[in-house]
Amino acid sequence: MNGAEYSFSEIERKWQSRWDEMGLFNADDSDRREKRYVLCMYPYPSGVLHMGHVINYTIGDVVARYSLLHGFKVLAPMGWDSFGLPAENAAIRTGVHPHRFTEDNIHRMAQQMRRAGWGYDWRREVATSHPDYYRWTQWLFLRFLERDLAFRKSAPVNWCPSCRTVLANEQVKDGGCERCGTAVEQRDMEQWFFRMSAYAQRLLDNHARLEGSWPEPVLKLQKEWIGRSEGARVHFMVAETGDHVPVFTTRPDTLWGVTFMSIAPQHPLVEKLVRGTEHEERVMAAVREMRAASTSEKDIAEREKVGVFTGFHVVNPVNGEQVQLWVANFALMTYGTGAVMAVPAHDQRDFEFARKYGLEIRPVIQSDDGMLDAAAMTEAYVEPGKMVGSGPFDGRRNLDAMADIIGWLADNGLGAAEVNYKLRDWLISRQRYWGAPIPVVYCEACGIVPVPDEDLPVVLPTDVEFSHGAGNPLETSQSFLSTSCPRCGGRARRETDTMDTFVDSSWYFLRYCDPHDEKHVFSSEAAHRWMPVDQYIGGIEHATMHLIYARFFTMVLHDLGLVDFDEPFKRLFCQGMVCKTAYYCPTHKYIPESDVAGGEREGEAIMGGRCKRCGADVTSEMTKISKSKLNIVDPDAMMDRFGADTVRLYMLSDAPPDRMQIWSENGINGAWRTINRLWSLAVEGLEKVAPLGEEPPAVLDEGNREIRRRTHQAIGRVGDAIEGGLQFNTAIARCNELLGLLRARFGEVHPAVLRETLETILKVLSPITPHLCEELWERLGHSASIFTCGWPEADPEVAAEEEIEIPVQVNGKVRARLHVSPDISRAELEQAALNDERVQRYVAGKQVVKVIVVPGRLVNVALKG
RNA sequence: GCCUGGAUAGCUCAAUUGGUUAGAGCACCGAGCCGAGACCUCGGAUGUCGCAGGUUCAAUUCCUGCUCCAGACACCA
Repeated sequence: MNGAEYSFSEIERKWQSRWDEMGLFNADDSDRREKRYVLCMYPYPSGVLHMGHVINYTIGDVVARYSLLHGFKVLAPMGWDSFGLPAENAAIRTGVHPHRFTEDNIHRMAQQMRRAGWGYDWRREVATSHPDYYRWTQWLFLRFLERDLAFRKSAPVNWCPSCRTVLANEQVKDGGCERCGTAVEQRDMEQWFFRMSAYAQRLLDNHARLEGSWPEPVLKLQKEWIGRSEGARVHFMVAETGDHVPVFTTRPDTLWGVTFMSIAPQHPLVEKLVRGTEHEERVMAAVREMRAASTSEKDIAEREKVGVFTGFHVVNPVNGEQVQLWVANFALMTYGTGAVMAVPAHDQRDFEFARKYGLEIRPVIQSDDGMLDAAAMTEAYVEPGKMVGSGPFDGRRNLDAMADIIGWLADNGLGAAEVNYKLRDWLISRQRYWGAPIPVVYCEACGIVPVPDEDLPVVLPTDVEFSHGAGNPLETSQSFLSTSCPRCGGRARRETDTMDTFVDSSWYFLRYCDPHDEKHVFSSEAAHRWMPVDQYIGGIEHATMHLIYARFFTMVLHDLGLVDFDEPFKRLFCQGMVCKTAYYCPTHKYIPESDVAGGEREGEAIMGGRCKRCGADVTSEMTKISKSKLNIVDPDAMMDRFGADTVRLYMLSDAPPDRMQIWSENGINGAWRTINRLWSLAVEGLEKVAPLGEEPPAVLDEGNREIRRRTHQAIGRVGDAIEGGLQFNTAIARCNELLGLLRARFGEVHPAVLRETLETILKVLSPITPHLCEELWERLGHSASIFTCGWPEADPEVAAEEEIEIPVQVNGKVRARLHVSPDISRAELEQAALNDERVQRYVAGKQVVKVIVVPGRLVNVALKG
């Protein structure tokens, strides 16, 4: 059977415009059916679709179409995270204004998206860089400000002296600016923050409601990020001056083992203490060096512990002892109180520090295996044990005593129970042009004054200069900078900081519900109608950024009375990375596969090849598709060659979608063949198929009964595969099996059975390969779109097996097979097995000890001897 | 270092609550088609279910230990 090749380009275009015309993906507010909100994380409009988008948005489209087939009204919107650095960098490089650069990219990417067959309600498209969007971002900022959830404070930040802007931690590479390479400095600057730390406990508590619906690793990452820890605040005091130095500790049981104290280089007390003393020069020099070091997480982790003795001492409140006060680079001003009691015997950090600087190590928790000897210890002892040298608590088990110790501290006015979180307040200030301006002005008389709601949006000015190293372009706009105070009318200066783009993306899913509202950020009715998102789909890299910010925003909006829920995303799915073999030559670094000569193909990789340019041995690795590894695959080129349906099918057919996907030439070819096999079988079937509406007859031969049986089984199994965790690969495998059976039985298939089977395959496959299935559906005589015709119903009677084979084991070895009805009783099955002559041959003359009967499965006869 | 996944055919993955002969796609081999090749169609072979113990009539599946791989976190007191 060799039909004409499937000509995807016309057919895909045809159906894309057909779906547009019929408004298949238009989400209707007045629709009374039950809703499904299917959302994919919107992209930054880079102008080029990459494979990560392809898998993400294909999964979303399949879920949306599957929901349509199940009769839901579906909201599947798309938009643009269109503020951000790349547009501004392009402006500096090429002189093209960020607005134009962004609009061009949006246009180009939207074209690519349509072409992939992803269905969206484009009437609801939003772009965060449009004034009618960022107006409401600013409006929300003002609500945060009113509630004291937005505030200014001084904070240490990464500062690039060449670009004259702050950088996010992820924009710092190896201690330098990712753009110009200049060494990044740490500076204290006044910045805007959102008070996210106030929501730490709630963010944590709500996890209980997300369990089971969110990937477990995401919840775990968030939990670690929030980092709740329980302990006590303990009041230390500087011996020489009487200054109070509270500390936070999770180990009050080790208070009697404190031998020194570490304090953060940024701690204000340091300067206060040493000023004008003999220690000032020495201490402040060391402090300046510590402060100048990079604040990037990675650098901090790898940095050696260093410190300097301040010359001062603190009094340990539990025993009145005086211990040395040290400035240490690992003490963080942003956690706890900025000061740490040091217990080298029972904390690894303190242990290393004490060994380096020759400070005392004093064990106060004894292991059950014997006494700890401070001089012989090679690492801190952190296991539980018995308290010693600990005043009133001597002899107690440390873990059991913990609560009593905290109670004792409180009773004696030495401290109190305290809970701390790692989660910080969210720094939202950026000294950048291409972001939503923070809507406040600085008045010479009134100070910080919010821009009134009716004056929003604060629009980005156009009279700005973009040049490298000039800092924030907004500061070059006189029209923007100088304004009048809304309160007193006097001279005022506008805030030139813009908001982190994560602010924009913390509420975009709400704007989709009511995208054109000019009076409100969104109407409560619209939010109530569509929210929360039923299925959210995106990369796991957003686990602790976007997904925490969006949850925080939703909670605040709930508290403001704008929405009646406080979790935005009911179910979350994180797709896997798309990977491909990359090749590495010692002289030329990463090289494209086309530059690998010789070698042998082993699986996906060419092993033992040489570099075409220099002849050196080439190594290979399987890694995420990226420009820098020269292993990219261009989705557009693939769609040119194979069409959207083939690319979609391939992306979903190989591995479960939350795992790594491997891109290979063979794989995409295989998907293309599958598409063509289905096409040619269906086209051939058109000549034979029963007329529209004809049901299979009641009486059929065994061959046709089996086809029907497998068809009706496939409906359930495909549905289960998709509902039970978006296992598209197994759904596709079920379809392949059915297709294989139909092909093998094509000669004797009854025309009505053929119609039923073909239509079923098309239906269940249509979310994955929509164009192909629509076309064949139409050719089978249907006038309505396949997506409006409902999911097929499986008839349990047709799907039921008529006869099953039961193996009979004698002492664990299969000796016979019985063909029986699936609903045979246990006793009947046992009798049938024992009566079987082949079984009797083995049983003859021996004693039957036990007969294990598993209905529907097997019979095992255990013999003695 | 810690946590979470994973280890099944040459490759990527499946396999109801433990139960028959462990299945798909790709790759491979053979045949058909063809002037030949490619495409296509049909057919075929292939498994110490990571290792070692344990529980059981029965373990790829459950339990324990170990090995290897991947990813995330990593001075938070």
